Amino acid sequence: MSGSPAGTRPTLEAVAARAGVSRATVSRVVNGGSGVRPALVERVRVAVNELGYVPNQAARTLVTRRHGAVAVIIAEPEFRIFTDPFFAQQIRGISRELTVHDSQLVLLWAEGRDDYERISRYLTGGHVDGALAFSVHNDDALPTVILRARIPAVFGGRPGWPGAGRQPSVPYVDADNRGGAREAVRHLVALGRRRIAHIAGPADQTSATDRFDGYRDVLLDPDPALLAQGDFTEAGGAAAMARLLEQAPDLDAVFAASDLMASGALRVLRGQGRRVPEDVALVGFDDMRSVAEATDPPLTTVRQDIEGMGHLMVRLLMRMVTEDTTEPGARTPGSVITPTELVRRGSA
Amino acid sequence: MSGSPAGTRPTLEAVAARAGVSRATVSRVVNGGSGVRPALVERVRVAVNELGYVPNQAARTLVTRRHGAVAVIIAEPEFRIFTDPFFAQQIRGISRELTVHDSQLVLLWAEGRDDYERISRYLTGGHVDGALAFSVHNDDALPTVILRARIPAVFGGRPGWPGAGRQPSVPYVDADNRGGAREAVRHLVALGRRRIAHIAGPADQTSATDRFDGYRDVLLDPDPALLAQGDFTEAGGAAAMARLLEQAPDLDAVFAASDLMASGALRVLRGQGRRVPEDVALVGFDDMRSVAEATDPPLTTVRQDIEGMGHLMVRLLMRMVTEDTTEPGARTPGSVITPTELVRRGSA
DNA sequence: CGCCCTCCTGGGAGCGCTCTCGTAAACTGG
DNA sequence: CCAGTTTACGAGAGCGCTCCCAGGAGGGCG
Repeated sequence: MSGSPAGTRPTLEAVAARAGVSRATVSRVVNGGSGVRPALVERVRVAVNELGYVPNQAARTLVTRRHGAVAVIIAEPEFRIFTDPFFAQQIRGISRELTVHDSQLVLLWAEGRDDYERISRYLTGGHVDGALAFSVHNDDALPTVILRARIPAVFGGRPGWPGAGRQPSVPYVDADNRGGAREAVRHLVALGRRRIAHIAGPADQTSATDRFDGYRDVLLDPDPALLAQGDFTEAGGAAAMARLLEQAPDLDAVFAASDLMASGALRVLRGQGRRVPEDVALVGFDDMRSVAEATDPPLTTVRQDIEGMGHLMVRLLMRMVTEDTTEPGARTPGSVITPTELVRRGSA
Repeated sequence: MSGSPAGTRPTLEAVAARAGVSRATVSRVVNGGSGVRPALVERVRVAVNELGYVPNQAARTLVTRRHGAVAVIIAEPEFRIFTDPFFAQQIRGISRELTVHDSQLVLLWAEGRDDYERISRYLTGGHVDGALAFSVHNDDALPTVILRARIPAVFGGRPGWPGAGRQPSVPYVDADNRGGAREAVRHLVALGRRRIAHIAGPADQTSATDRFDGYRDVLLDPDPALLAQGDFTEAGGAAAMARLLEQAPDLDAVFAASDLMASGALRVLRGQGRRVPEDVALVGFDDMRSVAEATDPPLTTVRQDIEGMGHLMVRLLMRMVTEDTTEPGARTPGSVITPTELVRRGSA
């Protein structure tokens, strides 16, 4: 860690001189050391350590055209998403998997349309090997922006597209929202419930509509009085529940599209003297621990492997990067739907 | 945006050829255009647009030794911090200010000692111009790791140091925890309260100890029965409050070192039939909106400009970067303490 | 009208690395 | 023991950019 004059970092050249070999050999050793005599490898290693040599990433990138970095784009008109445990967990999964691939996470935070311009430039400028993005609302321009940058990209959650039709095929990783919802509703049916209501999420988010679709897969043609819409928040869930109780006082079960909404619903149900699960069985979605386990009774809900989804996003992206899917004629890898799992607790 | 052969990005050379000038001139135009005849500037601009030229950051970095990127290091044994609105806000402030400085945010997430090794290598490897870090616990090795990397760095929150003594001077940005606490307690005194208890945060976090110090600044030699320690969580605050009520049933005010703890305390107070603020006045710290405004009564608390602190961290760092404080003899800029403000709501 | 000074512009070196290619050395087998 | 392989290593080009320096054009002044 010493030996280098203060201020200047040692270069390959310096290491080569010290080890009495050529630059090329040092480079080979530093990058895996295959095809170099063990004795030489050792000599180079020693020199590297003595000088405290660390490769200059910029020089490397210049010739390899690989950056060892991936952009994670947070489009976030609502600041909320960042404090959402769901999102944090996904980022953590991404971060962990990137470490495995020796890549860094460059966080791009978009707060408005102007930022999209900036981000587009950044992506095009060749700073990163690829991009990971989260699509929130259907009318969000982000997917388009990223696609235009012609850089490998993977989405978290199935992106919706502004305008109908022309849905470009972009790889994404999503939980099996629809299947999970089906399982949740089937569970309620198996419990003997007949009047199963649904508190849906915002209609412009695919996760919400997919869950709604799963509900309808099982219940086919549900009574409109059994439907209410929330906004994925606790308060929204409470309001929706209140509406439902008016529209359909005879309901005996509720499937809420998120745990947060379920907890709001639970609050209202108890407020109106309905026992859970005796009078009304309740199922949430997400298995957001801090919520689902904290309620009384704890929430039966649909678990998704959030961190695993983060891992998958990175693996998918890395495959695209190494296969260079920006080449004309290259086909992008398919998307991945991760399984969900019904977690039975006390509420249903 | 067209005109370049698919796959290859146009280089400076290509733009120069197109505009009929030299590489050097194009470079000058791209970097501000001073010292170039307006007519030429225009010609180059046109060529840049026609070719869709974007500078190659790696090549640039190689010669300028500037990366246009800053590492943000999250040391986080407890995952919690990421979901903490406090932290999210600070990151947002950082992100915004970095945009102003045309720099990117590289997120480094450390989950354990092994990661420190990785991070140390990364920082030393010359990938970023500087580092922003958050010190959480006093026994955290992160400050040491960063300091050893000899890279400009600014801390969020006054870092504590493992072991006593030898406190290296490292610039940080922190709220005036002590002053804010003083103000909070003085407010309670002004209200005529005489038995003012304190729920402190963890003793190994400077933000907690500083607030405690502020409390003692005003109350000088407080009755030990008026002191309890929490862990900055709601549950911890509740537990501490319960203890306080046993130790000192005659207390007439509580200053909690965080809003979350205050809300826990509030719950216990009401549970035991104490009216807030009539019987017991309560003041929190942080002005974490989602908590302080949601309680009943809303919390009187000490506000800190969290996002502003993020901005300041970046500005401080950028100054260090441009002045190259790693040069021997350079003095690091001083730290900044941002003011706090008492926000009066219903609880005191 | 010539000289000097200023202002622009281009040539060229060089940042630190990878990678191709050529050659020397080591090995194989008949 | 030598021709033919295989393997190990070094020389050198070049990635795309910035920046120093030299030189040319033009303007001001004696």
